Amino acid sequence: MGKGEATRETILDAASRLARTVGLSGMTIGTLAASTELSKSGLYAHFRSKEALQLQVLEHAKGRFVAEVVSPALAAARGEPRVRALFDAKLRWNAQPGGCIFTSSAMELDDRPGPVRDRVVRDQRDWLDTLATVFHTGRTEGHFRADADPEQFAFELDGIMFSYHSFKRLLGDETAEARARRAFETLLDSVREAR
Amino acid sequence: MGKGEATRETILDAASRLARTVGLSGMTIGTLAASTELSKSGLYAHFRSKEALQLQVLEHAKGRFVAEVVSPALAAARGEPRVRALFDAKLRWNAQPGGCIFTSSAMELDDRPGPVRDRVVRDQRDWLDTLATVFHTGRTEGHFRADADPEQFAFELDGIMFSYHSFKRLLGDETAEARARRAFETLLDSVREAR
DNA sequence: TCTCGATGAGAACGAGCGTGCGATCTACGA
DNA sequence: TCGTAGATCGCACGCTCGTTCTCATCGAGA
Repeated sequence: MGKGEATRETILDAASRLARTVGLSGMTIGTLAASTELSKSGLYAHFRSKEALQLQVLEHAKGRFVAEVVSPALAAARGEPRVRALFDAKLRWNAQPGGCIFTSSAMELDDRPGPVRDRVVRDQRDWLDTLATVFHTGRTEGHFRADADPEQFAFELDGIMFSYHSFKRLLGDETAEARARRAFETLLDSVREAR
Repeated sequence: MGKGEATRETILDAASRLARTVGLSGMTIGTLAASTELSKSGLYAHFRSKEALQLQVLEHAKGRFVAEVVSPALAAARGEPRVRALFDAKLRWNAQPGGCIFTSSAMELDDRPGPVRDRVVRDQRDWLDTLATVFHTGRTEGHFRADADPEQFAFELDGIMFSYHSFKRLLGDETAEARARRAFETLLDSVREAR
C-alpha cells in the first residue's frame, strides 16, 4: 500500500466518523481537511469531487460493515442462532460512537435523487436481503413458522434498529438496548413454530 | 390576522415542506425566499435568525400534528380503538408528501446539540408519551395484558413508523403500508390479553 | 546524481450562505 | 385624507463552500 493509499484510508475513516454526526451532505471538505491535518486541496486531490468522496465513504463503510457484522454472523449456526448473531452484531454496530452511517444516510437522502442516494438505496436493499435470507434459512431449518414472511421479518427487525437508534442517540435513553432486545424476542416469538 | 401574520404562515408552510426534503439545516433562506416569492431580506425580517426560523417551523408543524393526528385520535373510544386511530392517523401523517418532519429531524439532529435539537427531543418525547398514555388507558380498559409495558409498546410502534418511512420514501416500496399494518397487528397480538 | 511521478501546500475563483441596514411601499386608524 | 407603523425590497458585508490552478517537496529508479 503506497503512501497515497494510506492517506486515503485515513481520510475515509475520518470522513465516516464525521458523516455519521453531520450527515453526508453536512460534511464539508474544509472540516474534513482540518480533522485529518491536510490542506483542503491536498485532501481534495484524492477524490475528484465531493460526490465521489461521499460514494467512497459509503463503500468504505460497507466494507467494514460486511467484515464486522455480516461475515461474523454468517459463521454462526444456520437458523435462529444465525439470526440472533446478526441482530447482536448489528446492535453493536449501531452502538459505535456516531451510530450507523447507513441509518442516518437513509433518512438524510430519502428525498434527494442522485448517485449517492442510489448507492444508499442499494446498500439498504442489500441489508434487508441479508436479513430476509438469513431468516429464510432459519425457516428451512424448521426454526420458524412455514408461513412466516422473510421480508416482513426484515421490515420489523429493521424497525427495531431504527427505534434503537432514535432512543439511544436522540433521546440518550439508556434503556434503548434492553428495549431493542425485548422487542427482538417478541418478534421471534411471533414467528416461531408453536403459537 | 394581519398581513404580516399571513405571510409568516405562508412561509412556515413552505418551510415545513422544504425542511422535510432537505432537512432543517439543509434548508436555506435563499431557496425558501425564492419558493415563497419574497426577497431574502423580506423573508428574513419575519424571523431574527435562521435558528429562530427552524424553531418556529417545528412549532408550526407540531400545531398541525396535534390538530391532524393527536386530537382526532383522542376522539375515538378509549382502549384499542383509540390506539388504532392513533396509528392510522400517524400513518396518514407520514404518508403526506415529504414524509414526517419530526422523523427526519430526529435523525438529522441526533448528534448536533443546540436549541433546535432540544426542541426535537421534546417533541419526540411528547409523541412517545402520547403513545404510552393511550396504550396505558387501553390496559386499564382491560384491552391489553396487565403486564404489558406502555413504554415498550411506544418503542415498538415507533419502530414500525420508522421502518415504514424508510420503505416508503427511501426504497419507494409500495408494500410499505401493508407491511406496517401487518406489523401493527402482530404488535397488538403480542400485548393482548389472551395468549 | 539526476529525473520524474506521486503527493501535498497555497492561493485564488465564483457562488451562495446568514445577516444587517437603510430606503421604499402599503395598509389602516385617526 | 393623511400619517405612520409595519411589511418588503435592494444592496452589501464577511464568510465558507466546492473546485481549480500553480508550485514545492520527496522518494524511487536510471
